[in-house]
Amino acid sequence: MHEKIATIEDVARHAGVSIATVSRALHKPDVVSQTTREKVQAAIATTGYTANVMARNLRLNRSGMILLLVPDIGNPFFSAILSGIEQGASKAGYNVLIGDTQNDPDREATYAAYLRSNQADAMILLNGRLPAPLANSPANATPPVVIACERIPGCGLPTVIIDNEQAAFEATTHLINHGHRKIANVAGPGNNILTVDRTAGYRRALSEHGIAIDPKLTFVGDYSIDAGIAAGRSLLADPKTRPTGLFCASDGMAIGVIVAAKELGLRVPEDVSVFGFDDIHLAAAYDPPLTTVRQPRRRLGEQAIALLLDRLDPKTPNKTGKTDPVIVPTELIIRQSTGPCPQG
Amino acid sequence: MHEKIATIEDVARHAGVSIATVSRALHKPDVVSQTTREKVQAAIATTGYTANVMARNLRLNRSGMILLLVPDIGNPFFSAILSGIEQGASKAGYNVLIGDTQNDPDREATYAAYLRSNQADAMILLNGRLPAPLANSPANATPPVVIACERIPGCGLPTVIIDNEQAAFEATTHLINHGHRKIANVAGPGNNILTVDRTAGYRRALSEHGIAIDPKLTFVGDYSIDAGIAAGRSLLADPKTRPTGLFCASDGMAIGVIVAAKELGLRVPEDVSVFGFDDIHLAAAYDPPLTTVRQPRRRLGEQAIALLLDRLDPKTPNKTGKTDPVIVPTELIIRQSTGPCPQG
DNA sequence: ACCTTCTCTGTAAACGTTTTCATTTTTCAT
DNA sequence: ATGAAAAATGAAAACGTTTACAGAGAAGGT
Repeated sequence: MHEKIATIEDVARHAGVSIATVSRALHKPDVVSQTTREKVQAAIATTGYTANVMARNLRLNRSGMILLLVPDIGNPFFSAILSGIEQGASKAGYNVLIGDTQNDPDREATYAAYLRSNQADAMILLNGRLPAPLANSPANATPPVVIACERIPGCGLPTVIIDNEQAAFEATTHLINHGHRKIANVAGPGNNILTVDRTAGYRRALSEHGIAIDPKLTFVGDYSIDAGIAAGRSLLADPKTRPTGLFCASDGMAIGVIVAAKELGLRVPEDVSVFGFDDIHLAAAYDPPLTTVRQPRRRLGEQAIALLLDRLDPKTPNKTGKTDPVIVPTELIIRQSTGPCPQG
Repeated sequence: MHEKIATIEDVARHAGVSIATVSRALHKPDVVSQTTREKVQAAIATTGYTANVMARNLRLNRSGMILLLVPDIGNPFFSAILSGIEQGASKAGYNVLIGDTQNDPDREATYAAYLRSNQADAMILLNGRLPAPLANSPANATPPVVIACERIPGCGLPTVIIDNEQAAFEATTHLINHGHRKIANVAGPGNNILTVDRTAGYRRALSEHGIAIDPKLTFVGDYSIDAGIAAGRSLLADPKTRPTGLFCASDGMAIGVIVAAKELGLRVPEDVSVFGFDDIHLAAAYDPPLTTVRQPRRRLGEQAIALLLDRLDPKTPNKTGKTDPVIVPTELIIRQSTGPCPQG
């Protein structure tokens, strides 16, 4: 028994005009006369008309949706990015549809099909992998897709990232400048492009200062606190081989390392220095406050949506030309989890 | 120069049948003969056809979208809830459209209009306020909306919440049972229903143990770390009036309180006990690990979407009958930020 | 052989818009 | 007053589906 919803035809009848006129009164008001415009307004008011977006979109062959593919929407890391995207999209009259892929290629493919089936006008990828249907598409076709966070080498799509290599380089260099020589790398999963880039930066810093790379000082984690705890226990247990500084690929792992260090009776930063990555919300309130690399996550989202809207805008048809990735700057946030290398 | 996308008509032509048959082959395969079904399948394969969801939805008068109204999608608190909702919705063939209202009534109203304009089939409200168009709707009409997290008294809509009063009662009682008598309430914003309920539970615990309520021991914050720091500085500075236990309405504020306590040279829990609320991801890794009330956030989302899907399911037309709110259970997580009341 | 029933398929209407094109009305210079 | 140009409007097609209805064969019982 749903109350019947008013259509454009009802409005037309009330106003005593044709539906074409109603449509025009709404979308090109300047082309319809003052008086009829008012009649239409009145009719809309009395009928409580709201345009059926579905019909409108069918006619216009658009959806007004931007599909956001995220590996895990439950991960708070993405919420700030999401927020930046949502705001920009909403300002431009787009809605954001979230696709939680859970790293499942099937789900990625399903969502990517939304582009073809007109359920979405464009897509933003946060998950570091090209969905199968996209990867197979002809090379010259450039779908309205932008990549954020995790670059996809060689895909030629617009991308916005931070310079992971450089950030890792700077963080590691900071430790070196404070006298540390035995510096561990608490890394992310090995197949991850972030890991590749950050580890490269870590190594470059060591190399440039003539420090040999000790493979035993690398721990492969998964960004989680638990991984950090495991890393700390494994790397810090033996006083003989113990590093004095640890560069961690996430604040979560850095916190885990600190937990493990405290377990072992080590003080941070007096005995070991711990460098994080991300600058999560709680980093400043941790004990000790975390030295870390700030990722401007909201900014990342804003840039991604800006890039996409630019590609979507018919007025700027620079759809060709592989653009260089947009790099949003990171910042070293020096707090109290790092300090000078202890003597001896 | 977008490659033309195949429509159902192309498929029909390739298969040498009518479009009606193609449609039937897809949606009621049993009513079409074996041979033609295979022809259609083949035609779909060669054309690469994907149904235009927009057209389909227009015809069926549905959108397949569930609108999720969130006050701030950038707040990680919501990400786990969101994840639960997304999963349930996706399993039932719905998509989730997020509406970040930023607590702006205009934006709320705009999004709520999506229901009328067929852009969304249903809505989940996490923002504790009924959008204006809904509030004004006739009482008998029950739109497909469910409330989660923050109940809206008297709105009669299906709701899923935790029992904030009881949880606060239990937390406060825990402090009392450990000998604390001067217990502060670090509360949320005053107009918030969560604050009302939690403060009620806090007061009931004190009353039931014959402890007078000291208005000076209440601090009104906004759930943030900074508010917690301010609360700690204000409540803990004076040794004469200092409470020995603090019940905080969020883990963020609890952490802030601990930061302030450490500033003042106080030890947690030896000098002051701090009770949090939420059990955020980092609570266990904080120093000291946070005693807190665990909110099953993902569960909250799952229940909300389940409730909604039930209302949406035509097979269960129990749309009438104001149901009682679904209460998902909380759990006291006792860690090390609370302890016995210090002597003296 | 014929009627009935059943299975399968096609025709066409409908969903609610936007927009092209043609037509009507108005304006305004002559 | 007349005609031309300009402004405003309406009729109808189109967007890509689903589905009610009807029609065509095929099967089967008499």
